[in-house]
Amino acid sequence: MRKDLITDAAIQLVAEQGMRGLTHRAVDRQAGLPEGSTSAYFRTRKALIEGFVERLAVQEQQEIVLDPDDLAGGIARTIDGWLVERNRTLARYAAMLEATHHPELRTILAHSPREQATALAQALGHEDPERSGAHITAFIEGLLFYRLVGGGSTTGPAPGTEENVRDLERAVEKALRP
Amino acid sequence: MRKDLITDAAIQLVAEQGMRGLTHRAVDRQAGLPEGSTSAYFRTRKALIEGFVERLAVQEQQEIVLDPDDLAGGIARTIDGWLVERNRTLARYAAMLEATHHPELRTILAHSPREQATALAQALGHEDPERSGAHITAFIEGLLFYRLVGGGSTTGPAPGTEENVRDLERAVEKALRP
DNA sequence: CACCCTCCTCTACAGATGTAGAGAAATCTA
DNA sequence: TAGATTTCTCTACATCTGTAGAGGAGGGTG
Repeated sequence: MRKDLITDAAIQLVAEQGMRGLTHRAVDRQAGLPEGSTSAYFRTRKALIEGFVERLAVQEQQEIVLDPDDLAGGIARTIDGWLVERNRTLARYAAMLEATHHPELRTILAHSPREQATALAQALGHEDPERSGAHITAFIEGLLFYRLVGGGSTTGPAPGTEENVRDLERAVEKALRP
Repeated sequence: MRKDLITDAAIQLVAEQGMRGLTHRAVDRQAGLPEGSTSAYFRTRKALIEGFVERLAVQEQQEIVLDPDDLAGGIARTIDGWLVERNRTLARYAAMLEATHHPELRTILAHSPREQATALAQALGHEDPERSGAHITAFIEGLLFYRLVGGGSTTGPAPGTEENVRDLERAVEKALRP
């Protein structure tokens, strides 16, 4: 579908050049489509942004299946996967920042691993599951961000390697402890 | 100094509208200066970006004085401070994302709480201080980001309140545990 | 005073950008 | 097959953006 081609190109662009690189014509070029195509599908820039963020949301629908016997491992592998899909994750962070002054995006991004995290904290016997769930979520976000664009992006083990997964797993284990 | 006036306006703009809002003329307007001023001080956009990022770095120079008797409390108060200075922190995140495809910024942002975190982990008796330091840093980053733009920005206690500091402190304590 | 130098304001311009609509091409329907 | 409808391509245009330079204001120095 042409629309997906366009939104995928938009994601790529945003990851590589930031929100500023996202223009109708740049998307046309990136997607290898004739000039005007993007503009026909997304008349306004706002629509274009919402379009690519929606696509992001769709693409990340599937994930985070947790094996109760290997919680930390599963989470670590998920984080590692996000690091491997670097561009998608970068685009998502750009979108989150954008959502700050573009509230419509917040709904689309909602993402909401909150209940999942709360349930997890409860299962692990934390006293205040709601709060602990939030802390766990924050920690996982932080691990991801730190490795993606923070200090850890130049120092840590390479994404996609077993070593990285093990390192992440150790960190996640600590975060999951009651 | 006029230059600081300009870079401060730039920070404000980036926080409110994202990197895309950062144009020479918009900075002129924001700063209440005649058109052309920003362009005179920062001829290229790249220079303008580096300028405001440098200003960010200067403004955050003072930070993180740790009282050994109240480590978690000190860190929690620091994080809370960053949340209160919302715009500055938002601009810093925008800059970090920008640094992904603009490596010169990385040097300016370097920020490097790495050694500090490693030393901290060592003092707390972690087995692998380097790794633990990285994890602690990641956790703190995550807590901040989560509260600033993530799910926690709509749910958590309000920044600048004692309740928030206490909540953060509890999270930090957990992160500091060996 | 005349001179110079720095700081600032204004104007210019080529190119990019958002947005719109006219019409061609492809696809569907009967 | 003929007509209707959707999908796409092209072109247009007002506005914004990056960048440059000409020249004025003002202040200090001799």
